[in-house]
Amino acid sequence: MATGRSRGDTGKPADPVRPRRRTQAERREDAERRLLDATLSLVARRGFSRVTLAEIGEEAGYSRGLPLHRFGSKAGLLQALARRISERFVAQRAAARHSSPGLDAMRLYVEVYFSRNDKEFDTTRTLLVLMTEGFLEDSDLRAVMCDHNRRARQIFVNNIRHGVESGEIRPDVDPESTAAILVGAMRGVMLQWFNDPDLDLTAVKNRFLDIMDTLMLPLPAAAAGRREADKQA
Amino acid sequence: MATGRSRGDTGKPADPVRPRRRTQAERREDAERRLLDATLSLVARRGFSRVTLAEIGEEAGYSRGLPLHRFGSKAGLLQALARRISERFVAQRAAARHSSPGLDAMRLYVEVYFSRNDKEFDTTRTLLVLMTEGFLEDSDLRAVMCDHNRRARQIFVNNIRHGVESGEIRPDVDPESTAAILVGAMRGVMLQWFNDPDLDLTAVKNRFLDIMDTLMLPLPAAAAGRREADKQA
Amino acid sequence: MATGRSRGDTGKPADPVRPRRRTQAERREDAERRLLDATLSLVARRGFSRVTLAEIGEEAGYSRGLPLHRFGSKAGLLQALARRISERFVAQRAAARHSSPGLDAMRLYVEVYFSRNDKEFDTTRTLLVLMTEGFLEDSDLRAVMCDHNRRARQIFVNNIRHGVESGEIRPDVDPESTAAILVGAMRGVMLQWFNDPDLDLTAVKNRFLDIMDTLMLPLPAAAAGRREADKQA
Amino acid sequence: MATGRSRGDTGKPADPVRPRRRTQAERREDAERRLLDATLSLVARRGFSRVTLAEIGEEAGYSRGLPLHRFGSKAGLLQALARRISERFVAQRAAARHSSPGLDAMRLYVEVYFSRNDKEFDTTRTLLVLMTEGFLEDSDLRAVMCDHNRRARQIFVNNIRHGVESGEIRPDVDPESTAAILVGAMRGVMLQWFNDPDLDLTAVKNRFLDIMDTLMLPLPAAAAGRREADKQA
DNA sequence: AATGAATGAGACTTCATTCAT
DNA sequence: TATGAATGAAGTCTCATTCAT
Repeated sequence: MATGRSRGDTGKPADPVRPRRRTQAERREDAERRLLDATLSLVARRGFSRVTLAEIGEEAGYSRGLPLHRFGSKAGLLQALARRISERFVAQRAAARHSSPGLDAMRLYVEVYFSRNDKEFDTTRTLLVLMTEGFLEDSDLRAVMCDHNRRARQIFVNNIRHGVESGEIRPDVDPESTAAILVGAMRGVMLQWFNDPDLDLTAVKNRFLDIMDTLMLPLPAAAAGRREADKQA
Repeated sequence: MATGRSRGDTGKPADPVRPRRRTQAERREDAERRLLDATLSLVARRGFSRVTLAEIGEEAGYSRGLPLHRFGSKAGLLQALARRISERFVAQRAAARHSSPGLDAMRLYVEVYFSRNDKEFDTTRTLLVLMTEGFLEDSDLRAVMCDHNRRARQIFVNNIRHGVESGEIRPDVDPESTAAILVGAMRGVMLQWFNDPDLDLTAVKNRFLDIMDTLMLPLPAAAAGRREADKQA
Repeated sequence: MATGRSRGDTGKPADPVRPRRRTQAERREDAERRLLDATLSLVARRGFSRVTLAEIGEEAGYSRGLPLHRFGSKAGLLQALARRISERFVAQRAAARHSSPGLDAMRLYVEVYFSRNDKEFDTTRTLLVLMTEGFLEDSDLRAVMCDHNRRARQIFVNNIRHGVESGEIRPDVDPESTAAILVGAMRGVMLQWFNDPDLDLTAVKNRFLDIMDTLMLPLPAAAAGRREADKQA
Repeated sequence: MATGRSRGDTGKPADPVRPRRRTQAERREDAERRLLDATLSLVARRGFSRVTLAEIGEEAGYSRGLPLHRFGSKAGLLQALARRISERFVAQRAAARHSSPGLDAMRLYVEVYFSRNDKEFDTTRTLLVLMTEGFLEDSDLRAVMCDHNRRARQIFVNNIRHGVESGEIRPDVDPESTAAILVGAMRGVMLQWFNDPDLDLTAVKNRFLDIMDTLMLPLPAAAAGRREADKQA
């Protein structure tokens, strides 16, 4: 991307002090990013069908017509938004990779998930909107959402597998279905809380962490024996 | 609500021989019911904003104008739908009251929830649509959904309490937050499955039942002691 | 349609003097007719793509939205217009049936065609617009125009055949191709005149009538005799 | 317009060895020509209002913005197209001047007109589009079309006059009005055929040639005999 | 009560045009 | 010169809503 030098060759020396003029590509990316930010924020608050493209353009600081010009259609914009959220999710997970995998990583994930401030919940609100749109007839969002869900579950799957191997997690914990239930539970709790802020989210969070421990930590030998014995009876 | 008798009191004596003509009120209720059925079915498939009042009227076998005539506005229709679903839910729970309360009742509830056929999932799809609408700005659905959610959680709360009292369930299971998580998990799983039918719903159901047992069944004495001892350490 | 009597039964006696209220069907037809009249007039002056549905509605004395409500789409309106012109054409021909068939009927037809006043040329202008639209890619007008053209040619075909049978017209006049050329010539002349009102339309009309005679009237006896003799040879 | 030589005079000496670089002016003309070619082809298929400047640019192998940059406005492009067609028409007529004037020249003209292949009819299609646009309110095409029509008629006028003078054509054939009718007939036939390819164009062409003979060849009985005699020869 | 004709606000969308690179 | 980013006006179309029957 070192276009700076070749630009200098045009005979019109670039002013080294003032930031050089932005290229077309930069303008374009910039606009795209700001439009998607505006869309995320508006969709989180008002849903998809009640947001107009004109609003999005203005909220982003551009003209009323740009969102359409840029994304082709309202559906196209929605899909771009879905993809962006999913990609950002992946990037965040990659950045958080440093934490030790296993139960602790999941604890941290859940802790962070439920402890964001209201503004940060925008992504979750929007994801719920997108997923609800996704299962409707002829939605071109389904594929993107499907993919995103798999990635979200994969985090739990990987950590459970890792924990099982290290002996930190009981071997009878099925990674796939447990992941689906945990991911579902987090979202399902938010769906309730968004409708009813009186729900004690902190209590739920703590209980959620408890439950994960109860489900996954190995039972003391005696108890484990009892359980197996019970099943045989 | 045996209104049949009181209807006779209106002073318009019914002909005891010929089946008496249906009264206006009956026709009215009939129309209302069929309109709401049609709405449920259409909203489940297409979402709320993409369904038109005209379609609903026609799907119900009436004119294009009736839904509006009957419910005053599109929002009114939506709210009536939400209320109807919630009421039907209550009625179904009342009818299922005979089963023994406690863990078994919850097991049955979960079993039934995940084992419906595609047509019966329409209610769940619609509920997800309604709840997503519900948390949006200025939605007059929030109150109804809030109420419905409390009822749904109450089923688990009641059964957990009952089980704790009878000794069937461990006393350290907090009813409120556990209910929120279980209810949320059920819906969150469906939200994934509606977007991705490849998700193995049967496996998830079985794991869900397992998890409820693991969470709620009392630990053998020794193990319980260990746990308490751990906490004190 | 004798709804007058039953209407009287409602207890609200119909005023026998004032014209009774118009029925829904009447209102509908009325609106349709006035909308199509307005469309014809506007399309003749401004072409199809430069006319807006809003204008048409207002020109017809209705709301801006009615044309769409009534005809479904702009293309639908255009097609309805095409069909209406074609039907009116047929009706006019049926009404003119009384004139004696043969060369005279064609002379009259041409005479009338070129002698209308400016307002009456609206139909011709519009037909030229419709036919030009008709041959464009994916036009749903082609079928209607095709049909209309056949009907227009048929008038000449029928009259030529009749004249040939009665001996008024030379037998070597091929009805089909001659009709296509005459019909085409009339329109092609108008297309020039609409672009250039300096063209002497009266001179063209007279020459057109001359030409028809020259083409169709039997040759003087001597020549005719020779021609027949040649054929027999 | 042999500008090639004068180009060398601009003071920018062309390298005689390497093929000299194309000048700006050449590139400019080249672009203009290709843009007009693309416009002709697209307008013939889709009409004027349904073609976008962006499409034209891309069809011509340039950017979406060039047509506007080059022609200032869509109307400007359309007028340039009209003028180009008209000029090319004149050039073609000049090139065909060698044929003997009179009836034969007209026969050849008609023969060629109706015998082109589908691609070559693009010009006729476009001319019909342009003429229909031309007679609409405030069209700046009218003048160009008017001029073009006069040139087209002039071909027939000149040939008729020449034939009358040489005795080949009857002296009672009025050149102006006959030309208008013949030119109109050719186009009017095409307008039918474009809408209805089932029309037997070959039959029409032959009949058209017949008709020209019947209209123009001298009639006297002796002459009629001559005609037959000619055919036998 | 029920139908359906008519309205009109508002949305998406298209596209010529302007402007920056 | 040529490209393409951005604008904004204008149009079609949808649909809830009002109103007449």
